[in-house]
Amino acid sequence: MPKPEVDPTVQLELSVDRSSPVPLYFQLSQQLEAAIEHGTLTPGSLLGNEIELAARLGLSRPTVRQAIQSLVDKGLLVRRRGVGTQVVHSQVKRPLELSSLYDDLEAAGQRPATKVLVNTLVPASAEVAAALGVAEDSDVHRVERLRLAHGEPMAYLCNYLPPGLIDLDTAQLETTGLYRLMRAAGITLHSARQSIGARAATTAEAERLAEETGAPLLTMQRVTFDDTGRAVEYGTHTYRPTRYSFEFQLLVRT
Amino acid sequence: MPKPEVDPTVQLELSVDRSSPVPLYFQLSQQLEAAIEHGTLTPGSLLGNEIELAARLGLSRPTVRQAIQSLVDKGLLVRRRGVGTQVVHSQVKRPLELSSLYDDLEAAGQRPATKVLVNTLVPASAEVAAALGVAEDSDVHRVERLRLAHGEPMAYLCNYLPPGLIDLDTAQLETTGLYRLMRAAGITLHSARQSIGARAATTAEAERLAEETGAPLLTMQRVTFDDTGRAVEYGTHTYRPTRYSFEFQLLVRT
DNA sequence: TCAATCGGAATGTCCGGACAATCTGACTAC
DNA sequence: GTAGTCAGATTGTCCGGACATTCCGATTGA
Repeated sequence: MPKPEVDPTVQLELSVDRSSPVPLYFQLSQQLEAAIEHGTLTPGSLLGNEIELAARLGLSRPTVRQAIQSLVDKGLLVRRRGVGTQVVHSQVKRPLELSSLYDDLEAAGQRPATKVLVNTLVPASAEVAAALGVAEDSDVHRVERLRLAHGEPMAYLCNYLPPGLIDLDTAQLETTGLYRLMRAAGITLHSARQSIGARAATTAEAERLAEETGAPLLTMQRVTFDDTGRAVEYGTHTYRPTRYSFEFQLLVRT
Repeated sequence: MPKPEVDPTVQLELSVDRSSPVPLYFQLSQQLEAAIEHGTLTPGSLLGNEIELAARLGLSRPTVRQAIQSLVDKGLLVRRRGVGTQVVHSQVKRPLELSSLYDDLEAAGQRPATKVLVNTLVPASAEVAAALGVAEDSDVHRVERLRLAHGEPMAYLCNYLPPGLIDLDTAQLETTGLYRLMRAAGITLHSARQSIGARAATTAEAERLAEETGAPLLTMQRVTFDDTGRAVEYGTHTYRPTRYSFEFQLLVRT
């Protein structure tokens, strides 16, 4: 009779470099993540107990635990008391992050193109002022862009940024995404408040996206904050739903 | 001349109960979270250094750090080396969680109602079988519901569940949400893969939601997994975009 | 044969300490 | 007056250990 399916404990070759400035727990978690991604650690397989793993690597248990915990937080591992730590069964991709449309498209091999329609300073409307936390009628950047994939319009992006944060160069905006520019300017993105909805296209909207008036559009509004809690960007986007939808993985907060 | 704004270090009354079975770090993090929610800890205020906080509470520094870290993970606090830990400036609500439409509506005071249209066993289509990881044509639960708020239809929900997991009682489905039933049945929800889009309503869809044919609809598809990685639910939902939109807060993963 | 009990194994919590990295502000030198 | 330097403060990383809690399987008893 065949033995019942038992998730095997996997022996990996792991190693850490103590002379590296990269934290030890981070080195370990990256190697484990790579092994999961690569398939060396198969879903359901046990990781082996923490104490022995620590001894094998010459690390302390807290350090090993910190590495494992970071992967648990990402949803790649599950720990169970008395049982052990195992790789999650399901096809977990990535938890939802603050994604950039440009990067998403590029990763999907869609070769995105951007057409900057407007790049100017305007007085903040009440709505924009409230979102960015600046005074009404004070100057803010306004950027309107059309994002295309395979030459077809895909999304219309209208963004507002507080002044003084970043130098918005039209040429740069056409070759990369806004988030990448902000990160390059030393802004640490931290969180965002989003709202996703749908509505019928107005005539102006339809024209921009090569749709018909009244066609359904996917809409997204977002305020992005940096690590000090300042609002650094407010955007109103409309997407062609036949060309784009939001896909992401959620984790239950525990 | 007025003094420049300086974020004050706040002195809170904190205490822990060592006889409680609740972990010490959790007691502390809950008190801190409550203080933030309540406004005692104002945005931008410093928390005071960890060492002194630990001494004041009679705890060790790792325990205090664990409490603070859990709030950092939730996006409520920000730590900066050499500076300290401070409350995030922005109006952080809650990071996106695996939300239940029913609970969301109830929390918003909308008094949701549910009408169960279908509650039966059907053979799994290829699409459903793939999503749930079961054999094609094997039996799965199919539940169709209409969710109303203030007597108006708001969303049409079609869900599939693998058999044997839960007893689906129509009366219970009309008085509470599916997720709450699953949790009550001992299922630990862990993660979900979602896709949000939009499309024009077909005649049948329009009729169900009291809209016109061709009206824009917001759509959501979701596969939910429990903590072992099993798929426990697959759903296809359509929402009236004039009545509902998805709102959530994202954190950048670091 | 089946159910209750026990013990091993693994993670969960907590401690106290040590040193490194980084930021801020004050001091010093030009 | 301005720029560079230094010291203090604070979090980041890491160690080694201790005991509690929970799960699962094996032994024991009916």
